[in-house]
Amino acid sequence: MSTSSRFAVAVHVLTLMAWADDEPLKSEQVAESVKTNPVVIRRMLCELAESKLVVSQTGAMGGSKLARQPEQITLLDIYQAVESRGVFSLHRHPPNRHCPVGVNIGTVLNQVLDEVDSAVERVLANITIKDVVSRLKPCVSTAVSKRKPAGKEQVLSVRNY
Amino acid sequence: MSTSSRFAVAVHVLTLMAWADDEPLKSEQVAESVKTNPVVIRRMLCELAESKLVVSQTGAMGGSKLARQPEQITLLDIYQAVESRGVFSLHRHPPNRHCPVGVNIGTVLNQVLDEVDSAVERVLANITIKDVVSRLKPCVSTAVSKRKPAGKEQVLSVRNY
DNA sequence: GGCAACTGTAACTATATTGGTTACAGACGA
DNA sequence: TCGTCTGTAACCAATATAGTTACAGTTGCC
Repeated sequence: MSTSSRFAVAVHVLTLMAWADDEPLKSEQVAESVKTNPVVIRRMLCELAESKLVVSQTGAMGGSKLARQPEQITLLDIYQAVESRGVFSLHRHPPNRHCPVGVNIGTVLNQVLDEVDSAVERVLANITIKDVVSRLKPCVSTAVSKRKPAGKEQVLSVRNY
Repeated sequence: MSTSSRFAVAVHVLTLMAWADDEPLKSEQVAESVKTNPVVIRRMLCELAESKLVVSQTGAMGGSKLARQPEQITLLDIYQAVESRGVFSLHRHPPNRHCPVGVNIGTVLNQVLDEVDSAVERVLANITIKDVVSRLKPCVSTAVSKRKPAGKEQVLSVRNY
């Protein structure tokens, strides 16, 4: 499964723009929230712009903002914009064609993986950026009290920080 | 999403064993079908054995076979045995805690990604190794006619070979 | 007992993908 | 025309998986 955080970052970026409410954000501002390099953000913004999810303006006073209303952008749109492959991959090299299992396991696996992809897409299609912003708001008011004491900033790769 | 073929290979391996019908397979035989190194297979077999999906026998005339009937092994069992993480990851480094979006986007994303994982698991839980073998059989009879002419063996990473 | 055929596992290398960084051309507002 | 942005190329670093060699330990068989 996923070894990349591209989807998570893309959702973060579009959520920021929805939060900013039509005011264009500079890649540097976004990078500051995501805590990464502005170029990483600009690369991603290019992909999102190709998929018509954001619009960018070059030059002084430029920046990027949503191309549509937050309720018209689903997580599926974002997923398709930044993740090129399905959730699982087949074998790196095709298996043995002279083995009855090897020669056709790919066909069967493709069917299965398509079912998986469809299930993922059905979930993502039902969540919009507006929903994400809505779910975010209740958290914000209690953010300070919930925040952990202090401690060094651990780098935890998977699913909890 | 997935950049690894571990799940695909694991399904392939267990399907071979179901096909072999309780006769222990040597790691070399399996490797020949998957077209990889026997050690890669043995490593995976250890993980599958830890999850009680296969049993292995050391020594001469040894090998591995299914620990249960093919209809009692689901693709979810396999997925959980060989893939340690969910289908998507969060940010590699936690976002900016001083940003109202950054501080809580992780919480919201975790909810979303849990929904995605559940959807994937529901699909995988409903497919057994026996199902895979069943789906494989109709292919095998027509395998020769379907096979592509000849051509060099391309290395195609994603979802079609 | 001793040999040959296996698995289990460590150690290392190769390869691929993603993320981070620097650099710079081009667009644009003031 | 100048300063501030985006777009993009080129490169390096970090990480994960796959592939390889090597070898200890187990087991069946003679």
